[in-house]
Amino acid sequence: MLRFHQCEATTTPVPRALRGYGAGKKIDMRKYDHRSIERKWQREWGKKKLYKTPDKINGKENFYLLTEFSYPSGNLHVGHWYAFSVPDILARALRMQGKNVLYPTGFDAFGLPAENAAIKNKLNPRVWTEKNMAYMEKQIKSMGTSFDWSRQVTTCDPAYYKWTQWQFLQFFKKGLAYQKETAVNWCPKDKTVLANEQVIDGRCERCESEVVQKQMLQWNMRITDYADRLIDDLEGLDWPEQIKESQRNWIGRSEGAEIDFPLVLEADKKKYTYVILHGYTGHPDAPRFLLWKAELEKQGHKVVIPTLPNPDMPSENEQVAVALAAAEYDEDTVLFGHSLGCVVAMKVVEKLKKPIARLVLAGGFVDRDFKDKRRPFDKNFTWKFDGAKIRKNAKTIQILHDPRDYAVSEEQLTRLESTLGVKATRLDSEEPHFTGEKELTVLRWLRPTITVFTTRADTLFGGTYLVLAPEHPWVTLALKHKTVLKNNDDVQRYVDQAAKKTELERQEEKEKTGVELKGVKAVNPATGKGIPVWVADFVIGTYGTGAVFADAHDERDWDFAKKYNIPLKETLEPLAVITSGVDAVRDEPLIKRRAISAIIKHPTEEKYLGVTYKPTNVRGFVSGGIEEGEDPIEAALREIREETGYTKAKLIRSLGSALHGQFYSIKYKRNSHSQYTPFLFQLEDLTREEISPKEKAEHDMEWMTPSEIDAFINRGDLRAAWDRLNGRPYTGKGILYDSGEFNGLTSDEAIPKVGATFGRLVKQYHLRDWIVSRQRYWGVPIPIIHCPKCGPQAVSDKELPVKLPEVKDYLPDGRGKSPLAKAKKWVTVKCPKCKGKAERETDTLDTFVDSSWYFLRYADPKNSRKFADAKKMGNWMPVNLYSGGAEHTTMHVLYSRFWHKALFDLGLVVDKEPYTRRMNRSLILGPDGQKMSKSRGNVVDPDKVVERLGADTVRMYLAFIGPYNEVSSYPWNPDGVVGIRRFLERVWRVGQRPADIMDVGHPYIESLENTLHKTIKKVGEDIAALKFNTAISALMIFLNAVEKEALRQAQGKAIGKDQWSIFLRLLAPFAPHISEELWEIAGNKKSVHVSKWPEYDASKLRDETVSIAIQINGKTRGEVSVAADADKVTVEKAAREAIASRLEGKRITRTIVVPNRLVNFVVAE
RNA sequence: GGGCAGGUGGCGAAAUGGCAGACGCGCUAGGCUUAGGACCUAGUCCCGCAAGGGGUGAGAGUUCGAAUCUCUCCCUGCCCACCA
Repeated sequence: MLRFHQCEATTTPVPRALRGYGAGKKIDMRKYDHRSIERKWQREWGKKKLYKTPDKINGKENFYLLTEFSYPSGNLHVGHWYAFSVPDILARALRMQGKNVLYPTGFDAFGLPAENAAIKNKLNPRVWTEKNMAYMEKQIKSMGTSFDWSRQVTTCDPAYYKWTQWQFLQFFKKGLAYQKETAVNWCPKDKTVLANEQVIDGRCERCESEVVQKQMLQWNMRITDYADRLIDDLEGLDWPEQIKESQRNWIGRSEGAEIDFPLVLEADKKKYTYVILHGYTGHPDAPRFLLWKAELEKQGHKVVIPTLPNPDMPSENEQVAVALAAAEYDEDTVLFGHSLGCVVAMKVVEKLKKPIARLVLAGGFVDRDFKDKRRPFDKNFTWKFDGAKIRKNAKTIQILHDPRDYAVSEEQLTRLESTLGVKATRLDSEEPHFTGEKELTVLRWLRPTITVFTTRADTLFGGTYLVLAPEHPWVTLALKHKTVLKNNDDVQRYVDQAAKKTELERQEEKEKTGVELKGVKAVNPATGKGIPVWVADFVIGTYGTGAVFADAHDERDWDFAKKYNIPLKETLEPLAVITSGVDAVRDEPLIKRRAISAIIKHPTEEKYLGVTYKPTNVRGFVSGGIEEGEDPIEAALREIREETGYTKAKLIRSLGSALHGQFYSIKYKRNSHSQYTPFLFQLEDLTREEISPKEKAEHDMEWMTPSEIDAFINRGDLRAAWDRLNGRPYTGKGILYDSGEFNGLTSDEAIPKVGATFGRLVKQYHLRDWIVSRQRYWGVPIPIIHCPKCGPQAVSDKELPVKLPEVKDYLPDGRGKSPLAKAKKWVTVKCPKCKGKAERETDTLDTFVDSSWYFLRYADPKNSRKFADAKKMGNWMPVNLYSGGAEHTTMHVLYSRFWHKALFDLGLVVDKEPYTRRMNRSLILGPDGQKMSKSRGNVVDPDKVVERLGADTVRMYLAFIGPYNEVSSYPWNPDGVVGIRRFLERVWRVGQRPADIMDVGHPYIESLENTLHKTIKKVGEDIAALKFNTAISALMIFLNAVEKEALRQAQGKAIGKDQWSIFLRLLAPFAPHISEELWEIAGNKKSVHVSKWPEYDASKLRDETVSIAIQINGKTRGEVSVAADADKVTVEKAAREAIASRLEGKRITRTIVVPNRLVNFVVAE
């Protein structure tokens, strides 16, 4: 409180609230003693279990109102009040309106802060968490919310996380959860994994050493498989468009094309013999082999695919013999193995006398303890490979691995890698194990081919160079070879440099850098021309394919090319389609017209002539049509003369290819497609002749500096001419030229066509798979057992939950594993499959997993046989309204939607989407308008305010502060909250005089009816629309009217008994305690909260007279009172009389009468 | 650089094509009162004594009429960011 004084004193005087209701002063409790009232009713409601929500009530509709549950940080802040007490208004109102409302809460109780506190204070995080939960539960209850606490859900409760684990295992069994090498933040000093929030400016928050990225095997959820559905299913949801848009952007689907650019190596132009070895049950005629064969032969290579003997029990030794006999095997041979063919291929290479050019292995493995147990193996085969010999006999070795491969596990791959001493290239193929019939991924690696991703395939013909990310696998491969690149050392240096840079440095660098790969050319598949290949770190390895083609219609590519003198080729003529304004394109055929556009330079100054075409407000340069028989230059000179009068214009140069504009021509009254030829002229002198009056009326012109021109031009086609003059690229859409058969198409037409012709149309997502592994103690243990033989195995259902083990301390183990690894006894288990020695997974799950399904548990919180009974979920799901913080729009909401869809696919839930309606809540700022934070000293402690002013006041103030369904941020105003307190005190005062409350029949009680029924209507509608602020203002207006009447009648008897009863019921959702007390004082036995919501009487809404605004030419010039719903003639007459003096001598050309609102006289001057 | 949201009194805001600033805070004056920071009454967008005129970030447009719809620009906040 003291801190308030300090920060407020500088700007405003001491707030009145601090004087009136602030620290140190007593509130007159005789008036309205919120403390005893609130204590009394909270106890009473608890005793009567008023808010226990049955699964179903006959004749009542269920409504599920969900708010995000809280993290037990230890203390409630104003944000919690805002999140829970304001939606409580809706919950209470809906109940009174006859709905069975589920309004639950719980705790998202796992997470990092508990673990940090545990390390600091050397106590079990559970102890810390449970203490916090107990305290916060008490605090939440002090809000007077109608939460059904019997349904409370706590994520760190084993009875809850048993089902988190169970669901995870269902996804694991379906292949939705998988392990993958992923980079994590690693502190080399503390030897621990850091959360993003523990990394501050690239350094560890504890020891400040520089954080590095470390590859670790982590559990991932395949959320990207759901990307399309997560976008497409947004369609049917009743969510604000803005939230949907955020989710779409987060997923970031871009539709584009993958295009292959074959590489031509100067060092390597010869033709090869490819020997392809198929796998078990494979055959040379399998579609993929035929496809690969055809493609390779097309490129001039020889292809041999021997039929390997493939009986039920394949004899690897026989297969090796057949393979060896099938070809020459010399330095021109590329040997390719697929699946079991890899094993054969390795044996073949082992036995060779001469080295071959390349060995490529796809889906390979090295021992018979192979994941696919159905596979029989020849007992006589030696599962030993001489890695050194193989390396010697193959100049290059490539291992291609598909991370989704269900047959070849990561463990198998690791062994293969170590046997051959070669790191695998991980390719996301279209089907696991490279078995897809359309699988071209592999072929790309058989021949060096760079695949690029582009959303602008329309510029492919202008693709004059290729840029690869420094981490692009082909670059790595080429560097390893040393002989491929002529400037190998330069490239190596650049790549090393880029790898050292942190993300931050790469971001900060403005100037783009790169190195050309000498000795390599790529072939542009559209033009067939060889183009240079560069490596540059502005291309990101993890997005798209890590490679792009560059052209003249991209700013970045343009800048890069200018810097390094790489040739560019423009292939788009700019096109501007006018879609708004008077000259917007209309829905009728476009008439083509040839025209010119002339930029005119001043004879002596560095100025250009800006021209405004007044009828459409188009600002640009002199422009006009080319007439029959005219050539463009003649036309330009004529237009200059006609529009500007200048006669001494000299052509400096033409400004390149045509520009296009599509718009509606006001002059010719038709849709026009103008094709402008742009020119630059300079005046020799300012000699001018007379301009026709018509031209003069239509055009304004002015000499302007280049920067003024920049700001002046307001149309794309004319701006393109200006940009060309200034040597800037055109990056918009256009019309193709020099693009073969696609010439004349617009960009939008060409993008899919060019993409499909030279590549494949694909979708790319910005969204990455969801990494759920955490190297932390305080989380859900991942219920997996790692067996060295069988790989990762699910813990059996009856072993669930896998409870968190007790450990001595909660510090990381120093090897990158979570503290769970310290519980040695707990870690060591038997493999559920082979019963051999195995180890438990020691990572825990991301807490976003816990919160991905908690709302399902509320429907059936105590179930020990299922995560929730289907029928009980059916009572409530999908959630009718989910209110939460805007910061969860993307992460939590998206993750839980994904989780729900995954459950749906398993038949475990019946809805495709969990939340029918989602709304984001605003932020409550400190009194200084800044985010509340301890360091700023502007934290408002709700407990203190509640103690002083009462829960009802705080709830109602928060509801009053602004609309709830719009995202904004509101400062907590210590003065403002007093207004609500005063309102409740006035309510209290009126309610203290039950004897004065009169019965209907008295004239001024009657006169109040109209206001009352308007209030019923407005409060009901505003609550439904979540506009609690205006609902409260309606209640205030009503109370003001009551008091005004009381004063006027000078008796204090201003409200009827029934009216008071209605008012209390309207107030009840907002201020549940005081209305309950007054309700009791008024003689009611049952709780106001189970009473029926009042209905308004439409006949009482009518006003007898209405005040009508009188306008002249749309400006308010008076008002007149007329009978409600009076006819137009009467109203007009009354209005005319009322402002007769002002209308005198004026001619009324038109009169608009809007019933019950206004009369507008349109007057001629 | 991109996406989204927004810009109305001294402050939170209301009005979503029809009387701009409802309601609340603050402020001013008066009353009540021993006194008051409680309470009550009146006032409170700007210029002007008034009559009147102007006013919703700036400019333009559509309309009888625009805070509200359209366009251009400026500014603020949030999220993402060398995303091809």
